[in-house]
Amino acid sequence: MKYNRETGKWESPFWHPALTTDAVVFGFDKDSGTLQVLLIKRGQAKPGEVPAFEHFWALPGGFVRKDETTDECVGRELFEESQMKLFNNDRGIIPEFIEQLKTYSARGRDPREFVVTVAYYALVVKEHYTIKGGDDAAEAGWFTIDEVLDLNLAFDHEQIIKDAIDRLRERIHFKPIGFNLLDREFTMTQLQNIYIAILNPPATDSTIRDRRNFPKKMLKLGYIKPTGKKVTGNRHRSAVLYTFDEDAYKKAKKMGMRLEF
Amino acid sequence: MKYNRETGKWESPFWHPALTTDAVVFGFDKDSGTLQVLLIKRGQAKPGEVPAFEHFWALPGGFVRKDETTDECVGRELFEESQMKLFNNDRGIIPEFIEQLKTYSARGRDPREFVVTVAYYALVVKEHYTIKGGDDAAEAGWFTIDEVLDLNLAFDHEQIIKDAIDRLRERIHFKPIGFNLLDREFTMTQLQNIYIAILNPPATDSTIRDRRNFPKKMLKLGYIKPTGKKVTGNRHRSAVLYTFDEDAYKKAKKMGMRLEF
DNA sequence: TCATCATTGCGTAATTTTTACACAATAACA
DNA sequence: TGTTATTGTGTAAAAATTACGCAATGATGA
Repeated sequence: MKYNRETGKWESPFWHPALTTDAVVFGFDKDSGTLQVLLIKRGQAKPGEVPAFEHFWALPGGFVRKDETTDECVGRELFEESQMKLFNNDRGIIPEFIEQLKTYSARGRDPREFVVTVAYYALVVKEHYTIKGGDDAAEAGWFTIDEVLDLNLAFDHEQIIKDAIDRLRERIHFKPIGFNLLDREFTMTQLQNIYIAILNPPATDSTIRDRRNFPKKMLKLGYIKPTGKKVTGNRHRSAVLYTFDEDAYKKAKKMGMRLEF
Repeated sequence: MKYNRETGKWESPFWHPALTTDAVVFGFDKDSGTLQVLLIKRGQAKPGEVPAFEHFWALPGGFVRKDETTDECVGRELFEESQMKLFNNDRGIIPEFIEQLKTYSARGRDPREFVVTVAYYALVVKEHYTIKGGDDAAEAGWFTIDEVLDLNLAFDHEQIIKDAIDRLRERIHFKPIGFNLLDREFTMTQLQNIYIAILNPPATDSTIRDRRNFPKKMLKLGYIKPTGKKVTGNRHRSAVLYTFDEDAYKKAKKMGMRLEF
């Protein structure tokens, strides 16, 4: 596309679609043991703009800039949007893990014009961020999967979130991504709750749901190590803290070991 | 974007990227037991066009038309391109299975301008198509994975193919897609060779590589059934023909059964 | 006609993994 | 010092995987 200084518009002999990125940011709530998604409340259309899903909850995202890759775009949007509007931290969201999910291009998914969006899914340590309670009331929030389904989201964002959960479920079998939802040091119970929340195994499953079997399966993989430390302050026996040993993981992977959970 | 009848160009106040789709079409060669990819030889740039990878081998694909979804685009490109130029059939390629892979947007991936491509991967029954030996010499061809790596493909198509193989490897654990590379009726050995070609298990693995163990694992899943027919004409014992029972698969899936291979 | 060849079908013992359990050990608190 | 809530560990039974061997078949050609 070329910029026409006279008209102030971009021109092309061919039709090009508009391109955006959106991110499904997952966090994990230790207390309730639930997987949560970060949503942002859409603002009001400015004068002259066509309104679209005003005040609806939506995934964080935005338009791809000139010559910007989608990876850069989604990173920038998460950082800027969260830094400016949502969190008290000195920095925006920088996910521990982010990966492309799928590209959505159904006609009518944006009522304003034909917009293609490249969706990502990301995992963050929720505790690292605190949502701002600023003047605009709640502009952002964490919602459990169940809550999201009742919320009537903007665009096709509900479908995107469903797809992201499906992908997460498949991915966790091959890549140890669960750790990205926890602090560097974590207890076995926390890790187990993440696997339960993501995989949602039947109540009868006892390798994942049984507290006595889960650690065996987990430790056998060989890349999570006890730190020697313990959690203190609870009114019961202290849990051992573990950590994800990236080197051990890479080595095991290189050796062609079975790392499927 | 709006069309300007005076200039004959499309205009927009914002920059929009060009969008294409590309497809990694996998076929399976029964004789050699290898997974193959369909490639198309790029033509010469027309006068006035900027040349890009002329006469290089590339994935089939092309530009997304106005208001066309990427799913529609990739289907159209496969159908048109193969129907018009490549195959002797009365129809173009209509894959038994096609799914979105990933979207690529690295700067410089297309030397002409900034082009984002949505890549798909597809599985077809190779025997259903015969490549035309027309006047333009070989315009299309099937290449094994090893051959592809020596070929120096156009754009980032080599990376796309590598990613497609990785995805295939993960996907086959959760969805019985291997059948889409074979005729409706197939022998256990053919199916086994597909699993070997896709998963490439270590030589020591004996559940997948051993002819005596593989059928047990396969049949236990419950959705492949013997047809009662046999292959004839070979100079050895006839193999039983099996078929994929879609109903049984759906039922098993609905019941929440473990269908992971 | 019958041995040959190349492959297929099937069976089973040994080994490993998963499953389904129970009970003792802690840490804070009253 | 007992109570409470949770964590750490062990182990038999059941199930699945692994590692094999051998007989059956179907065309071929001596």
